[in-house]
Amino acid sequence: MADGRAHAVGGGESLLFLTDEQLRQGIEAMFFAYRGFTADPDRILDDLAYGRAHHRAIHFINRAPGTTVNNLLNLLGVTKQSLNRVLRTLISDGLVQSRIGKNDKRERHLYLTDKGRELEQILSDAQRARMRAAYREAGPEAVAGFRMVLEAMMDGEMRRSFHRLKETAP
Amino acid sequence: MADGRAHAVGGGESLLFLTDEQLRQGIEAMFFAYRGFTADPDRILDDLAYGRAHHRAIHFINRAPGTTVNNLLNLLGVTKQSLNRVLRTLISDGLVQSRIGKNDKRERHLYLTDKGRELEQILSDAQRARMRAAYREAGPEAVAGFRMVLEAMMDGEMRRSFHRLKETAP
DNA sequence: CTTGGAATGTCAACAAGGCTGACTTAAACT
DNA sequence: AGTTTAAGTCAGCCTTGTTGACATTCCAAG
Repeated sequence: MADGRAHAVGGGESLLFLTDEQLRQGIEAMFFAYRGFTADPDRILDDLAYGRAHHRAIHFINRAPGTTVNNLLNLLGVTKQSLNRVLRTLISDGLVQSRIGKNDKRERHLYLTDKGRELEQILSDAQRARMRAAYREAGPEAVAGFRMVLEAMMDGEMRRSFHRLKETAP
Repeated sequence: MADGRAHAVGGGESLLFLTDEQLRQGIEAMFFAYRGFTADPDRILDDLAYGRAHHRAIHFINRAPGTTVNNLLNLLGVTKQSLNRVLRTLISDGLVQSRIGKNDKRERHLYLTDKGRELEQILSDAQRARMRAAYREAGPEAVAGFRMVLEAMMDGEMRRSFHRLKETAP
């Protein structure tokens, strides 16, 4: 918890004394927490013969309906071949619909079907439940700090994606 | 389950309104941040024909020298067969040494060699640098909150491992 | 003491999901 | 008309997860 060994110095601005040991604990916390973060959806996906890759695709299609394949590629940070494998199964299983672009007919716009939205709901309910529990346990100020550190940890490119997503669905 | 309504947080002056949208942003932040978190070590490992699994093994062997394979298994949360493959290459490359247990000869105790410690240093330097930068940018209070939320997100089992590690190397 | 079961570690084989490279198709741009 | 771009496909590779089968070692009950 909050013994954090991060000391404010002086009245105004503060210095952070960051020993290697403290940073290492942050690293380990990140590792263990991410395991928890993915554990619940993973269990659900296992029973459906889907994997984490399917979850991520479903998540972002739901988040940005009508997104193009290229756009999704950038969000996920994988190759199109990798994404395509996943997308193909989702489309043929009737969870995702791919529509040819109106303006630019080369593009494919991706949407969840009702069935896809149903699975998305189940997965994100599970993940949100854990998130909510963690947020409640830690309290509102901790949550603000959590978000700040996470954002500072992203690469610039991802940070921009992150904000773009926030704006599209406020 | 999740109706995404407001939840009161006990003891404080403030209420935590956790809409599904806010939770979803937390989820996405976690996803993007984890990518950043692993990006630097991944680049280094690529050049050495190692992967993230090798990094994790090296990290925890460094952290808990003399740990047994079984112990490491629990920390990493993979099967012994999976770990063994990684361990075999690390041993044959001379980064890790495996000593037969004195009391129980079934056990193998694991140690980094000088060469292993050298790589560990390079990897954790890179990862700590990003962590340090993020901590600096976010500030000490944010860091305390970050740690609290991460810990609350872990499964109980991992939380215990996390604390056990903290105690062994304070 | 012996023997059977539990713990520990190893080997083999398979699957998911990353990757690269080469190529096609269709549409858009110049 | 020729080039570029978006998307998709096929083939093949690598890492890292999984099970199953098996060897070794220890320990405790008979």
